[in-house]
Amino acid sequence: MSETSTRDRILSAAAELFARRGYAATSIRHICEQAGANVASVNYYFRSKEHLYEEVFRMLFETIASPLEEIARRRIETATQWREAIHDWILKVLRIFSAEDPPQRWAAKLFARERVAPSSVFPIVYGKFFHPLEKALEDLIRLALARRRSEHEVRKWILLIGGACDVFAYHDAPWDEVVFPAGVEKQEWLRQVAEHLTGVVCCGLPEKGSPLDGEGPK
Amino acid sequence: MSETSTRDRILSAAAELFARRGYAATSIRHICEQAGANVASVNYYFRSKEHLYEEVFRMLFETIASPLEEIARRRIETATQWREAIHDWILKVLRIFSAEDPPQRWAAKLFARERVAPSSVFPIVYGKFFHPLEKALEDLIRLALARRRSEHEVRKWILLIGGACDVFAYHDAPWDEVVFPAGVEKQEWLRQVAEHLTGVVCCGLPEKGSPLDGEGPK
DNA sequence: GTCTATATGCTGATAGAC
DNA sequence: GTCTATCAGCATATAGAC
Repeated sequence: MSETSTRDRILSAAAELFARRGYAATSIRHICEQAGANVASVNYYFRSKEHLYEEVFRMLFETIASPLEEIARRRIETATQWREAIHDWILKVLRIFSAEDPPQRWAAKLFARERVAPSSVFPIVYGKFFHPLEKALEDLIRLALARRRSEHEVRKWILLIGGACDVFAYHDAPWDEVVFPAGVEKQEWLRQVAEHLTGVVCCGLPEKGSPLDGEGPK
Repeated sequence: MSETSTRDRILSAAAELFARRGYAATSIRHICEQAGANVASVNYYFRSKEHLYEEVFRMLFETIASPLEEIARRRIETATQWREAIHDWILKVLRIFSAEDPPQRWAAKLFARERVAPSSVFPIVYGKFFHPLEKALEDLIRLALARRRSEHEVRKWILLIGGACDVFAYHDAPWDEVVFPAGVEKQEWLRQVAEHLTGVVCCGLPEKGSPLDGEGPK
């Protein structure tokens, strides 16, 4: 019935198991069992377990940062546009981190794993995912800071905003109660958190003397 | 020369290796080698690898939350006292997370690992460390919110403040550059970040109508 | 308490039949 | 491409000498 190739089924099973159990605790045998493939096929298609791991990351992180690209391309000339851009950045990142469906869910989980235990795939995670996200935020922050502010000021805001979003990458049970309170629908909660965080950031930004200062809509 | 017992040396070596490489990737043989003990001694003293893992957590997290207890006991009656308490909470948490010396460094790392891949020791990590920290922050937040605010408002502030601090738990290379900019001494940077975060929080808190409202020093 | 020797099982990887 | 059979190595854990 299924028309997916053996290679793709292995890739998919590996993504799930590496995400759920980690690299060391996941065996080739287990992956092949779940993929309905022979134990020898991993080495046939991917040469080794480590190469398979890298391929999983290449696949998952290839396009994951694309929702952020649109924000990075926007023309932002007023404080109102800036607020909207920051809000969108936050909400989109929250949605990536707390995705429930594969493959986004596996990507979020694997990102979290690489965050605490970086491995050979760090360059992929950083280059395809973390850096584009951070760069988009950095550009926004710079736009809202007074013209002669130091790089350190930029970084403080990145740590604040990025950090508050990062929490949602650790949303699996039994930590889920920390992140998602009972009695609120999940997407609605993400919207509320994004709105709250945006509001707090906009108490301090844009600053007086920033490129956006005094250019608000009349 | 060293007078430490075999048991303690195993515990210490295990803490380091579990923190650096994770549970699955760390072998009993490796632990014993580093501890200068016989391979059979782990099972003699701890019955199994998993029991050893639990003992490591019991040891490391027994007293780690104690710097926060003092804050939880303070009498806070003015907005100024509240600001100072929030600032202290943030700075103390930042220092725990970014500790360089063992055993705090191992505890921070193991906490981060349990955050993305919770295991049988979750109750220890949560009960001895995470919950006390969160409870102290929660009490502070509640003090600064208007009297009839919902639990959800409390949670949004916890996610914001706690999240921004969490980032510092992932400070190992190659992620260190994300967290610590070049050209600033580390402790000085932590102070700056704590000050910045406190300032941002105090734009919104304490709220009008909170228990602290209108009770500032004259 | 500390050691050696060993039991038992699983790991990643490969050779070679089909 | 897919399979079985098998390799060498390392894992946890234990039995029993000292």
